[in-house]
Amino acid sequence: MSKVSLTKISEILGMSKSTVSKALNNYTDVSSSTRKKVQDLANKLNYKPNIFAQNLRSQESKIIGLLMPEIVHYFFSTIISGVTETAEKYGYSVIVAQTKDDYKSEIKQLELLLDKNVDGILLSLADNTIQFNHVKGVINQGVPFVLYDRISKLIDCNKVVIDDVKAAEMATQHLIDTGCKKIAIIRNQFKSQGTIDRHKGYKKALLENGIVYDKSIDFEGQDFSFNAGKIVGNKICERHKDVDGIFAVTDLMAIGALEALKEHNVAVPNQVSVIGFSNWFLSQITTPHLSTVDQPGFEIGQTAFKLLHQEIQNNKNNIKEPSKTVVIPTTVISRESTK
Amino acid sequence: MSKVSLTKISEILGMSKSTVSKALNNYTDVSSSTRKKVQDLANKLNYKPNIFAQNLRSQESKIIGLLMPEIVHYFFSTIISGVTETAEKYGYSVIVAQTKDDYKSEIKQLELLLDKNVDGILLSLADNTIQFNHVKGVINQGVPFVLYDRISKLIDCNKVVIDDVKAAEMATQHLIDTGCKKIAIIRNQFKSQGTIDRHKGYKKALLENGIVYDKSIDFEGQDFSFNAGKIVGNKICERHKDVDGIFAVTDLMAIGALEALKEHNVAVPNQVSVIGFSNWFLSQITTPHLSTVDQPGFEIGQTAFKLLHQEIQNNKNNIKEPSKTVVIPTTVISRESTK
DNA sequence: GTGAAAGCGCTAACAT
DNA sequence: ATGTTAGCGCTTTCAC
Repeated sequence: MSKVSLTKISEILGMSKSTVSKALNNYTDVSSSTRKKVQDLANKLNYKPNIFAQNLRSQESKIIGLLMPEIVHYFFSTIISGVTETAEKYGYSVIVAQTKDDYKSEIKQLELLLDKNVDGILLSLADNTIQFNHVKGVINQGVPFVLYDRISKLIDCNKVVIDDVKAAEMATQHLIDTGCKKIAIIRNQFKSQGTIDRHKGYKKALLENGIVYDKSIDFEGQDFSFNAGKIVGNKICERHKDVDGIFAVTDLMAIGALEALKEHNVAVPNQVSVIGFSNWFLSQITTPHLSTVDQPGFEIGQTAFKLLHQEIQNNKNNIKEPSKTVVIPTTVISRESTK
Repeated sequence: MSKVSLTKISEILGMSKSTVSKALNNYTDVSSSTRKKVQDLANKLNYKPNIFAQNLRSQESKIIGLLMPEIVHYFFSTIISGVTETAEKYGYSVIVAQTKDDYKSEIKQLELLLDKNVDGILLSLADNTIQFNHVKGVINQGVPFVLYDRISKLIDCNKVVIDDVKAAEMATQHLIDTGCKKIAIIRNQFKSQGTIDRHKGYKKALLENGIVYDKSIDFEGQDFSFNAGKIVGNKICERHKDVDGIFAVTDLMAIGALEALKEHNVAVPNQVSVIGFSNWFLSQITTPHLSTVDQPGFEIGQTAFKLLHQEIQNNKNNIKEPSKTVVIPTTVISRESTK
């Protein structure tokens, strides 16, 4: 790799390592002539400081760890993009790893990141993580740590989230505003906080508009999938012809429902309006284009990194700030599947 | 972070650092009693070796760099997944970065990775990279380096690719096998090797089946997008009613075409068959489900890492092997958009 | 079987 | 303005 060391340059120039180091790092106490000599030679020899030595000295790597349930996922890949782009601006690189939504793997991946001495960690919790000692352990070690998207109230640290209740409320309100009277919800089981909150927002919007919540059109799918949405869509077409609006807690389920409606020749949005959640890429290319709630992954990633960076700085300066939770605003994107 | 150092343990135990180090690293020349004493204490104090010191000593980071045109992209996120999962098995972590398909950015990102002293680099070239001194520079420095997917013949290094010609040929052949006689191609401009090769494969299949290549149904879109596909789809519906098969060089274009056909009430696959390329997630959820060519990102990532790892090992042992190119096989996935 | 010492390459406190 | 020195924490050769 980089064969030219500080020592080598100092030997060639017949000065001490420290002078060379200072010249290179723009210290004020070197004469401009020596500085020039050093820098010229360094350029000529294509000198690159050995980062391993720098790391050892400074005890920091300028690398952070980004851990997520699933890399191959539109939302999370957007997070990666937001984090890496922002990190770069601050001079940091990003190690990416996934937990595959598994608690055991989450523990292991966290351990691996610590082993690399990353300067901080960004985590979105695995689905089946219900115990948090592994996370608390990391935090207690003093490692800068931020939770994003899939968080837990039981962990005291900085967090970045969206307001799922409000976002779902706005989505439902959009349905109501565009004339829907009988609005079904498609969701999965009440396991994740996201689902719970989106359900809450749905009910809240109904309540505020004087629409009675009807348990018979509150549909629970097996999972978040296209198929789960389609199955529910079929049910609605067959047994709930009075439904004129559908709020699905994920785009994928919404698109599944769309498919079922299509197969039953139900016109969207004229007979039934559909709104999804997340604004995945694919929601732009369905027929009709899906109205949805934008869940801004890039911005979440960006903010998460900034919070982490702040924490890293505070750590260095021995400042202890109370944890905060940043809520990234969401917006309803009205496309063709709603009026 | 980890406050317990080797020195500390050695002091507590009243032995030398070297003995402690040897005990911890299972050297044969320490008595089993000391080894036990050391390891017990290390466990108790939760000793973690300082990786910065280890890196400095070994001059390796056990981190590789993964550079790609675009992170938010189904295919490339699959690559990330394949690389990180495989790297983990070999004890490596992965720094991920994107070039945004820009040559200048590619140079910069490469530079940043080198600055981090990664043990090796995986790169998929930016679209507008037509000059390769930056890449050659990296290779000449002796940094283990593998190109994947978007490669160039002008660079001498290990590579992982798919056979675009053959894959496109198979896709076209699938159309022919299922009864299509008049097959259009939708592609973008001849800029990337991928497009050029897929076009070649298309023509090859026609030739082999005695079908005359018809320039008037060889459509060039502005880009790879849904819209480009849709525009061409419209043209086909309006001016080329004899077309009964469409091969699009990306799924997105194929889906755009599908949309156009739908709007013109053309039955798929009964009147016109459509096949895409890449097997993106979304191809499973279009109506009808899109037939396509599977481009196995996970496996490409996996293989790319393995090649890189081999190169890293060879480097350590001063072995010089000639460059090789691994071709990952593709398969046609027949779904509903073809007969 | 154990320990002393050197060194990886850098930075910074402290002379001069 | 420049140099001396120590030290970050680890591994490894070499001596005992």
